[in-house]
Amino acid sequence: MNKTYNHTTYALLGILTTDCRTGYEIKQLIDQSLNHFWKISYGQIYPTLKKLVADRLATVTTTAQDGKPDRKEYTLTAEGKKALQEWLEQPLQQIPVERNEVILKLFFSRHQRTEHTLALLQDYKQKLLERYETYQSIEQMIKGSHLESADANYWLYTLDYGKRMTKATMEWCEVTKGQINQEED
Amino acid sequence: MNKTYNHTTYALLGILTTDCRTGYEIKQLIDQSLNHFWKISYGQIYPTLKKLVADRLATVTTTAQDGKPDRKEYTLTAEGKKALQEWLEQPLQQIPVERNEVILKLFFSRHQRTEHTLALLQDYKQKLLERYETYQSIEQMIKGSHLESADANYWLYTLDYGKRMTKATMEWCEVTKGQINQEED
DNA sequence: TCGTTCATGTAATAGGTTACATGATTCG
DNA sequence: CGAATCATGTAACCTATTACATGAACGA
Repeated sequence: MNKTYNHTTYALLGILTTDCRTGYEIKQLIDQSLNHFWKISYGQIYPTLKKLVADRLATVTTTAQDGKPDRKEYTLTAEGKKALQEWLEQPLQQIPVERNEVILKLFFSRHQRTEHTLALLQDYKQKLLERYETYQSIEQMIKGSHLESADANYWLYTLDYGKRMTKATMEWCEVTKGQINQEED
Repeated sequence: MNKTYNHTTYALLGILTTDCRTGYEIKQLIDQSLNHFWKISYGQIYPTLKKLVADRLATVTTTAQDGKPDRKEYTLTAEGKKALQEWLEQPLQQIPVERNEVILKLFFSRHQRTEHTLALLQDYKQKLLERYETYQSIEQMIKGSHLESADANYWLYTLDYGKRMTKATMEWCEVTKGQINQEED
């Protein structure tokens, strides 16, 4: 009998268990704390929040504010919490394919000058390094100031995932550059 | 003045440099050789091939076959090759966010029984292991029989990427399970 | 006979981004 | 004085999946 929803809906249900209450706050949390494995745009957030209310998974409280638009605070209902629970309990059906533009380019790089391919990999590695450093500073922030938060450990696990993926990809870039150089001889 | 296209279009341009000529063959190549970093459905392939011809990036040759539908072979034009080249030369604008459902669930797993979270990670690790073994057998096949192909080295680099990502993720699963177990005490 | 392979394609739907509109406040 | 932050939302568009339709040949 229970409807199933898309990932975006479950992401919002999950975020509403933290102290984010409005569409704006949700967007901020995602951009700051989930950006290494999730993203979402306002064009999805606001319609999805409306739908949560229509399906009784959440309730809204509208507060008038002068100057600003009404502030709409969303709160999970028991039904909403249950829907989240059920989704959390379901194992992954299948590992989704992550589309990777760099790998796609590399796949066709026989038709490319070697130096261009090397530059592609070098540039990718550089961007990954910046990302890695961002993760490390976020980690320090959480470890420093957020230890009181009940979510903190889980946040750190996901951050660790981001760091490991980034690091493994950088290593692959380096190894592959080496192999391409050898080929050239 | 040059149009830009979406990734799917460039993927098709790239594949047309191999000896895949029809929509059907393209789909097969993707499912067999690019499935660790790319996928595509017929619903995209056929309309995109049409568009390639409309934009003069490719030409079609239609061969009547009795019983079967006409076989349509696509060939890149000089313009098509140029478009592919230009895309290959462009560095990545920004690392895209890969949405990962398991990580999303873990992020909210404070609201979940510990054993369920452990089961989620265990199940994920198991699926990753199967994938890893698939990659290894593909690698053996390429190393054994496809060494004559000029593309083979590049295929192996992308496979190596898939293997490294899979392995790093399995390691992360194991480490995280250990940390969650420690927390429980 | 039934499932798979070959081989094309479309229509409906879902999922997601971007650009736009509005408008006050606060900080440099 | 201009940019950023707070705060909402919609419409147009792009991207992608799924289900469907057609139909012959071939092997188990």
